[in-house]
Amino acid sequence: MTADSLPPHTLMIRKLASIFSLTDEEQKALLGLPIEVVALKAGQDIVRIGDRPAHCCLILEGFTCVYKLTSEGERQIMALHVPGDIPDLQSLHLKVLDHSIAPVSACMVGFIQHDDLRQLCERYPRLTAAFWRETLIDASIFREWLLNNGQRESYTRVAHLICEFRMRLNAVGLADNDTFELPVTQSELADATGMSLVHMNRVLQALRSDGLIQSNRTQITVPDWEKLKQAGDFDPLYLHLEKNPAA
Amino acid sequence: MTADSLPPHTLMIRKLASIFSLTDEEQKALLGLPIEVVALKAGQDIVRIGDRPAHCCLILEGFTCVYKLTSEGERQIMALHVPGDIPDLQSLHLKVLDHSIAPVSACMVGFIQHDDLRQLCERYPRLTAAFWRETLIDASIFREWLLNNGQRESYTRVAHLICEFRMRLNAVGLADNDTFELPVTQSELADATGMSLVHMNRVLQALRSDGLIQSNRTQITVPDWEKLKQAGDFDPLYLHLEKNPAA
DNA sequence: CGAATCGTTGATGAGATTCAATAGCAGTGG
DNA sequence: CCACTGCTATTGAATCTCATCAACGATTCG
Repeated sequence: MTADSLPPHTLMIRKLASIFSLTDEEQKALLGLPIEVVALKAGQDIVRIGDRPAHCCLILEGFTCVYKLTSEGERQIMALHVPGDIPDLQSLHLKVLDHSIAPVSACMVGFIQHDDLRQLCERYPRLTAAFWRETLIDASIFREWLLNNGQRESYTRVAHLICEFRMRLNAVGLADNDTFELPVTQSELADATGMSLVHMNRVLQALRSDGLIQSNRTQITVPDWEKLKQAGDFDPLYLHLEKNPAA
Repeated sequence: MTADSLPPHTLMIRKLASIFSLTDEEQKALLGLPIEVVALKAGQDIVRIGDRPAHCCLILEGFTCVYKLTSEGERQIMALHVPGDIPDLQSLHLKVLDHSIAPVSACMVGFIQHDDLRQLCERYPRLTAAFWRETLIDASIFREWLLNNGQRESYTRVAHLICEFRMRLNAVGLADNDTFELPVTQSELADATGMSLVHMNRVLQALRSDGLIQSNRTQITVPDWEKLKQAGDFDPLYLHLEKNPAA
């Protein structure tokens, strides 16, 4: 997907620019950000709750999840991030991390030093606004997940989640023809929706047999977008994907 | 609680200053913000999903809730805000509101124009950071609610929520001797935790009979804080209440 | 003193969890 | 190339938490 010849900043810039008009100078400044690229396997934490990181982490390839554990060891996945996202951008202003982040598939991430980001924000106040806005959209997605997990029945809930992925991957150009990679296990989907693994499996089967999705291992096809949207009670307003003219 | 002689900005400033050192000049600048004070009854929305407000709303007295409805009409309360909070600070950078806000008790709110806030932020970049940080803490609370509602059983879940209120009200000086006002109906608590009203009622009874809380109508007493904390699997890390030296 | 809202209680059933076992599909190393 | 290992997906059965329905006190307020 991400051509190797492109700089690692590409998707981040594309995403910022898609909702927030950036000047050439601002784009150039972003491209100047030093990024340390690292490859990671699923299972090893990128950062951990309680850490005080000095850098942020930009997803280049693969998916990551934000999660926490209860004292009983139950895992809740609060967010799944896709290429172009910065899952811990908040650590710029919250010293102690209140959650962990781990890859859900093998992935490439780029580390950006807080100091570099801060200097950038000082020089380009509109980039401050753009980054702030990114964290606000994250928060909006948390709210929608609260609604989804708290009030919608499991069938609708899972449909909604798939709708969200489809929209978000589309926004960064990672979904073609209503088909997209979703390298997330059923166990992870279950922990994201507050359902048991067994139940998630059965709901996915129901969605398949109703013709709302087709899926092999890591790929999902949505034959009828309107139908899935309706089944998932999905309104993309909360993703705030429309262009926002300068603040 | 809030003495009438104090300017409406008092709690907001106290809250910002408690986690973020403010210079005298910055405090003075905050005090200069024009605020339009309005009294509201429970039940009437302050702002509504889809709105494009030109101002933010500062809670002066009483509680408000952030909520959304599913297409079935089920309400999820995503957040409860207490005096000193600005529940829609995000509208500064997200034009279209993705949720509604309503008082849960009679309350006083102060409206602050976006333009005034923006000018303030331009002049005092550290205030930008402070406000940004406020929105990040909101997001952190959303994450904890996702964990709480998704993974903890109802008894623990409710205990956790009460712990959170106790800490947050303490932080703005609205809890004395482990007793505090909680003008929130059981129906609202149920919608905040994704439980049914009937079940919420029974869990509260269980908490009372276990001696973890005492409550008459709108007031809650926590006789043994450590015990409640343990029952609620509560770790205040996510509230980010410790002081953050300048960014 | 109605009217409305909130809190409480009992009975019943559905949705979801848990336990347990099996099947499928990598990747690894001999 | 194949046995071995580990992870993911699938299935069935038993159980339980929690929601729903319906009714009845209790409290507040105009």
